[in-house]
Amino acid sequence: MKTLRLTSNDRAVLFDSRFFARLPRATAEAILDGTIASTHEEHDILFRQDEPVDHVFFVLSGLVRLYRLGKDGREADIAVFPKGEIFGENAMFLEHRATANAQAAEPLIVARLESRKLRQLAAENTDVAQALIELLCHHGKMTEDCLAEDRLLTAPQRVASYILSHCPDGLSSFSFRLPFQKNVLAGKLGLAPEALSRAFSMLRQSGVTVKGRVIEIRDRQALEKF
Amino acid sequence: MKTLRLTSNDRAVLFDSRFFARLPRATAEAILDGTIASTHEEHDILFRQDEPVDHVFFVLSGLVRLYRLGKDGREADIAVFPKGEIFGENAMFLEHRATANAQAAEPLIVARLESRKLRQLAAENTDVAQALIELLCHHGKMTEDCLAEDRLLTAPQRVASYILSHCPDGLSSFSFRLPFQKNVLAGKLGLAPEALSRAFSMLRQSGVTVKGRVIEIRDRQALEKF
DNA sequence: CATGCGGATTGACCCTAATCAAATAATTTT
DNA sequence: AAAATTATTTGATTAGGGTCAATCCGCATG
Repeated sequence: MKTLRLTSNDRAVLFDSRFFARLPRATAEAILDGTIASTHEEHDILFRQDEPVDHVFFVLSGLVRLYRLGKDGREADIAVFPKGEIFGENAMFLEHRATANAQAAEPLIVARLESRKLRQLAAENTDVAQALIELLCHHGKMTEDCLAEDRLLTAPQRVASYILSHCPDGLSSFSFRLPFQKNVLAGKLGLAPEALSRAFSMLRQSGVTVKGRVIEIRDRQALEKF
Repeated sequence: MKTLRLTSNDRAVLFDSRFFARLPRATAEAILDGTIASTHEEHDILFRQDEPVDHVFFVLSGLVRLYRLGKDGREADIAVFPKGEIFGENAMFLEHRATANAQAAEPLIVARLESRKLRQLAAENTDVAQALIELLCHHGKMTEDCLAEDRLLTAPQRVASYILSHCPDGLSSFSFRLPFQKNVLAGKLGLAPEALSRAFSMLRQSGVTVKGRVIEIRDRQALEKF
């Protein structure tokens, strides 16, 4: 891990993000004051479950995987955060202890916001508090979605749902590139890689073609009723 | 459904709850101003997924089940709220749309806080915002726990974990009464009732005795390593 | 172009939990 | 207390995925 100063491009990315965009520029600046960035290799651990964390993280580039460990060492993914997303914010209000492990799923650069300062600002400034509230809501809903999908959908259905979530409304046929390795996608969907693979091949019969990272959909309808 | 005025006992319960306890009395009063209570029979629906909700709910007595519906009509429980807990708060920040269905799992009385007013108060008052933040964090962590357990633990392990969560530290043997029907517990743990039953009988060999709603543990150690 | 590596796929097998059906409790009603 | 419901348990069967092993593919490397 190397630490860096924020570049002006980094700042632009930050200010554009959902979290900062809603804040007055001065407030955003105040939060970022003292913030540094750090780079990590794939597989590096940013923090571990139950250990103290002193930052809230913003993904400047790369990908982070949040997961919990089972007694037997198995890993359960809680969430995956691409560029532009914030994570680790809940530790701020839980004695600064992480609720999960965070690992770079690709070469990674994150901005590290000082969590004590941010917490303090949230306690003084309703704009900041508001932004945090919406962030927490958003994350909460994501986990809820995840839990519901796990409990309601089979593997092919979860994959279909994931694909559809990338399909702009109205199009019946389109294609896109997976934003990360199938490996990671499998984890995010709560599947073993093999199961993801099989799910894809199951979906072939509904007009889904997979070539490397590129997914092509011929028939949206078919996918929806899967 | 009948609507009632809050009794003074209701107010006491409210003020004692985690959410209100941290607020200055005047602030709490302000939130409660205009709040009414409503009673519901078992199985009544309080609100449905994706429909508008204008309240945040506080359970005064009884039990609420939050769940999502699958396309096939199957239900996936997201959470269960006993007396003293708040739910429905995330809709406030998601266009006032519920993310799940809420159903009375027993005869129920809830206090209905006006969500627009509460949201407004949160926007003006950092104490209120703070209380909401902690509530959201807490709920977020619960769903996260749930997701992780689903993905990491087998049915008997989830049941063991549930039992242990009711066992005061240090005791090696104790007993308690399930706070709701096995039915509901099964849903909460993401299991079919049959699976819960089988899990219990599996745990018998680790010193767990089940008599009606009463669970007795003979050997905490054994449970922990299950 | 051959080589090697890691990710992805496929096959075989197994285990967990869902489902369906039936038998037993437990509760509530009468 | 008998009858009628409503929970819960148990048994049998099955579907869905996990795991392990082998193979394949894509891509970087020499």
